[in-house]
Amino acid sequence: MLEGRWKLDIMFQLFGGHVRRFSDLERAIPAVSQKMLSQQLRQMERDGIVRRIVHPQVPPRVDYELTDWGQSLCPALDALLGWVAARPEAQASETKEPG
Amino acid sequence: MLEGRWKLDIMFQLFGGHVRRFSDLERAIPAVSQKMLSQQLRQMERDGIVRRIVHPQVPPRVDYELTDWGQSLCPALDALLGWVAARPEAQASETKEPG
DNA sequence: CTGTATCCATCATGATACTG
DNA sequence: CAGTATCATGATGGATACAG
Repeated sequence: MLEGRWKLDIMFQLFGGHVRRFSDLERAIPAVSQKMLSQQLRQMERDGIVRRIVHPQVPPRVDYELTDWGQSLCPALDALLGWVAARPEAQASETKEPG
Repeated sequence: MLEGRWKLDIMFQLFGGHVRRFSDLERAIPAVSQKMLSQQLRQMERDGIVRRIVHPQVPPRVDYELTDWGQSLCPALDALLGWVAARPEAQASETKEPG
């Protein structure tokens, strides 16, 4: 229950202390729907991974950023990415190069 | 497409160079169905994470073990586990203690 | 024992419309 | 802009039966 295909995309947008508005994330992750973006952000907020900052103004503005704990996922994620990059098949065809 | 709730459970059974039979894994992961166990093992084999060893005998016997690449996931997974264990809420209530 | 095939229930997600 | 509500759909996984 409660999956999350988009959480990783969201985190990548937020890593490095970046602050992004809802519409920023929408544009940066074109394949995600408003519903999913909103839902995953709420879950991540509940899980203490992202912080939601509402600016009381009109039109409304909401910023999202990683919490310290969320930021601290970076090394583990890098380790994972390194593992993926080190897979045996990577020797032969990691990128599709012309020719 | 092609999710995997059980791959982690399978890997934990196989880490440390352990060799397990299909029925071993079934018993070790009670909540998994034959269908899922078989399917996830096939995917992991295709992905180069596990090696499938068929013993030509009757009754049939099939062993599974991690490939070197599969084993090499261990450090990254530990990093992830460490991150989970380090979450802020862990301070207050990591386990449900009576009273 | 070690699977595969089939049917079925559930859930995650997308599309769309609507709101403040 | 930043969402929420609702409906429709396909993926995902469980149960069961069957097979070598």
